[in-house]
Amino acid sequence: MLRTHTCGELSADDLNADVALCGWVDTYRDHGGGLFIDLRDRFGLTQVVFGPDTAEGVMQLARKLRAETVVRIEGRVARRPEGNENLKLPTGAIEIRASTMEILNQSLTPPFQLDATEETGDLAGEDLRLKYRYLDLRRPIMQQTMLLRHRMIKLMRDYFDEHDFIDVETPVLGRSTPEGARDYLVPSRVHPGSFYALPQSPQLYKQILMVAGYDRYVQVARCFRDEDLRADRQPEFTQLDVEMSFVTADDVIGMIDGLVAKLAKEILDLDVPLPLPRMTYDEAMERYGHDAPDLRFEMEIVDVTPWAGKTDFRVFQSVATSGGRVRGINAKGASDRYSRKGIDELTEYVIQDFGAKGLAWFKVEASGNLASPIAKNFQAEELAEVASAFAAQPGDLLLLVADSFEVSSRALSGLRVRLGRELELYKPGQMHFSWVVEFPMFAFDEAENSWAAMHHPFTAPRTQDIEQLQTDPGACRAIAYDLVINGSEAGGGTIRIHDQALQQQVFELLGVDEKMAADRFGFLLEALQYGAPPHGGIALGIDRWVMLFSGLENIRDCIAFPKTQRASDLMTAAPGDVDSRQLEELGIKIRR
RNA sequence: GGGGCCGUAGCUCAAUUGGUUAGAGUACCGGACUGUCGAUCCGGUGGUUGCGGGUUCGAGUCCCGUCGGCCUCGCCA
Repeated sequence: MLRTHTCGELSADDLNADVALCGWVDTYRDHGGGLFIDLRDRFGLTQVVFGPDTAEGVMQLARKLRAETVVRIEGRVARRPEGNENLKLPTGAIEIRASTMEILNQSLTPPFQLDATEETGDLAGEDLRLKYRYLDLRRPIMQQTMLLRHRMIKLMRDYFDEHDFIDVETPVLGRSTPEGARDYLVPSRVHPGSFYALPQSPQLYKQILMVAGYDRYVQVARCFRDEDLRADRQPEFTQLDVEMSFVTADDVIGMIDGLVAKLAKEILDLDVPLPLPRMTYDEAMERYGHDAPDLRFEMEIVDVTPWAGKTDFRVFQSVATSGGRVRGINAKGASDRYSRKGIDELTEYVIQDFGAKGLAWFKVEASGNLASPIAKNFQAEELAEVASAFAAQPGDLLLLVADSFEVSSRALSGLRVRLGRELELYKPGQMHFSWVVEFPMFAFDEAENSWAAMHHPFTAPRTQDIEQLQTDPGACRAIAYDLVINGSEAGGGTIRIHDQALQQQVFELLGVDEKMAADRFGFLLEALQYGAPPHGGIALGIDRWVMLFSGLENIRDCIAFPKTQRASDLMTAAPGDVDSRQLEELGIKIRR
């Protein structure tokens, strides 16, 4: 080793030790006669002093130091003079009196300053940081996040190891499947015109492993989906993939409950009571308008459709009597927080983003009266009735959407999340874990005029719903469960179909005919006939877990080398052109 | 595919209603300084206002297009 210690470990216990440190020059402070540098490595900062005792040659070299120069320093650990300790640094009681110094490597002047932070408002733009990701990753906050990620994955692996899971790797080059997200395709050279697909998840392989008798499988698996990106969505992401044999949904959920509690304790020092709360999908949609509700705060949706149907207010009445819903939320005490202009913004929001036709609102005055431009359309007793439905108190702001169940759900859920944030209805660092269960098996795809699997086509229906597969697919509920953290889907899984006939039946319903099923999933259907055990599992979004556990607001900050919103890597400039010879070998012609 | 925000010095930002020579902090370069820790002080370099076009006597500012980044709806089993 070129060093005896890291830059984070020396303290007053090491006084007078002769040490060698290596690292990057974080900052330098040249006082003429004396010169200080903060030497940085992954482990911390240590102050190095060059003074009157320093040899002239070393002093001259030290004056050349600039940010990010890589040096090796030998010296003696000394206590800092009384009153000059730096309480902000773990190493702040001591400093290194440098005797020799070697410049291991120079650095160009960095294109942005690494000591900038989000807090001081001078942090370089994200595009620049992504282009020079190796510099960005030197910043302490980034290193802390990568370390946290490492610790979380280590805890996950240890946890599943302790519970008899075995880690099995599955292929990245696989077969394109018809359902689900767009695939990333990889052309085959040996089979011109044929393509591999990168896995959207190792779903089929892990089921096959259950058939193979591996009983409990776990993998930290890279997954790929060629869909548009979001703040919490990357085209390439990492799942903690799990599958278990001879289990019920409760067994899988219980296993993950234990993992949640362990990580919350170890990472956040939080005691999470188990079992985690559960609610059904239908309940989540009714009460929160979303299948992954943020339960850090209340603000439940109130349905006043029957009331609306009785009123003479045309907008409400027509929706209520034609199968739609009139629902709303009560933003408690928020009446003063939203001016007419503020409410206009909320209105614009639900119209633009969720296709609502408008937003009705009432401000609850001190007298208890409801003030609103539409108030004149209602009888006094009607207003009193709706106020009571929302348990309205003076100062509250009621926001109502009249629309289909779907639109009102989306709009009110969006409003709820936005208000929760704007009104600070939860504290930074507050965490809420819960399950949403019993998802519908199928969603009707209007565009395709057919049923589509809500989760994936291998999901088992609840036993009591099997008969309805034929009669009323929309009413079938799946043995499915999503883990929700702070309003984010942090994982999802199902009990799988282990019966070939039932699987065949589901494929038929999804419009996957026998020939296509045999072609794409033949191996699975065949495997199910060779003694497949009942099995089920779950996949957790590791990037999102890291994001949520570290309180970060975007997933790119949790990934060492992420892609931009247009799925580019600004550092490597991927995706890029390829040699025409490569294309020829693959039998590919580019159409421009 | 749709909606929105943004792009000015290496970096972070400012620039009145469209008005004269586009500024500040920081970084960088030079100098001073023995206890700093966002060191301080003095001086200096640094600009095709993303790119292309248009309107105008005049465009960083207005319009159109385009490229890039971010947020979002759709999409994401």
